[in-house]
Amino acid sequence: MPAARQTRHERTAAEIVDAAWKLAAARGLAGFTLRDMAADVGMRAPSLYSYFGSKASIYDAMFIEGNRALMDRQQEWAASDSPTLHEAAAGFVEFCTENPTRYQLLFQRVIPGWHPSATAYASAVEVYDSMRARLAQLGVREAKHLDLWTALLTGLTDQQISNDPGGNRWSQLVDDAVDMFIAHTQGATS
Amino acid sequence: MPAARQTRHERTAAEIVDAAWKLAAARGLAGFTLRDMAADVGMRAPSLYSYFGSKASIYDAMFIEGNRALMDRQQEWAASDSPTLHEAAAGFVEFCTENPTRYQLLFQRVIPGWHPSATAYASAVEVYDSMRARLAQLGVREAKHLDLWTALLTGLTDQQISNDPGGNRWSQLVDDAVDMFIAHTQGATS
DNA sequence: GTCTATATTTGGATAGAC
DNA sequence: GTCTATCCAAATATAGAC
Repeated sequence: MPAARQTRHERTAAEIVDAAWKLAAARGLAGFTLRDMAADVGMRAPSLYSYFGSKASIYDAMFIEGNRALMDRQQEWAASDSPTLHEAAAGFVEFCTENPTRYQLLFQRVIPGWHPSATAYASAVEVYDSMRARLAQLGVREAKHLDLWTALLTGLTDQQISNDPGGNRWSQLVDDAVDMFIAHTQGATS
Repeated sequence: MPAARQTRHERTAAEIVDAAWKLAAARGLAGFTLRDMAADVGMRAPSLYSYFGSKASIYDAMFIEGNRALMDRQQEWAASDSPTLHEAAAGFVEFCTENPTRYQLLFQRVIPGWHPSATAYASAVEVYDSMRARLAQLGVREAKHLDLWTALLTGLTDQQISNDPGGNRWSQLVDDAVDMFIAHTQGATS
């Protein structure tokens, strides 16, 4: 099997995961079935088992893909000429709010009975470590400040998604919130 | 039927709701069944239908009870000699983190297919209006500051519940976060 | 009001032919 | 690899006796 290009099998597996994302966005992460996914890719439910061993393993694939996307996004921000805390914050909140379903999968536990497998969870740890290193470069080094930072951004994100989906009532407050954060922490971190 | 005291029927209904809370805490809001609840109160599943028309209506009862508890708590804080923003914040985060299941029921939408009924939702609106009035008394009057306030508190709560359940890694930051908030908003609100 | 028995639906997963 | 057919389990809800 050539490693360089995607095999047919891998392409089909990716199609199934795409269908899962689409259905999750429409009906919620726990609101679709194997039959639904199969129908979306023109198959019957049992055929999915040629690609995934269980429904949980499909969630795993989505979880890994979501973390991969966040890692990619972070690297885009890092490539900016002079990355700032404001950009990092706006980027994170945008990443989360542009796909609330993905946010729920990555950061909340809303699927009854499902938890990411060990290998899937490792992808989340990788992302967090990368984010921590990046924040350190931008001057946020104290553990408490990092915790306050994550609380501030996830709080804005949660409110935005829960109470104004599709709008910008809370996401528009990101710059203001970062100003507040900087004013509060600069004496201790810079 | 005497209105003053609780009837036997009402007591049994309350027992069922208590069992639901207990099971939700142990297995998640969507992780228990009518059979489980019934067993917990020494009944069989069909008997619950003498008290509630559906499982959804039991969630409704829990939702209303949770909002009732939050309203009661707010009134306790208001009775303080000189209520402060710090006390309001600490009280809210404590209320949420002392019962993560209740927080999820009241503020997130984690039960597939369930939404609070119109009458249940009204209890949530009542609580929010009360909180808004109270915050106004404490000097938080601008809409944007109120939104920032809710984001800050729910962010700390979410992080605490999701990433350090039972601990105080984020809840200990409440005072610090309120200081930050006050420093940022006092020029505009006081 | 509570029970047993059962209807009904749903959905994950498997067997085996092709 | 995909299908049809089916299993199996779970869970809400209803019927009707007591």
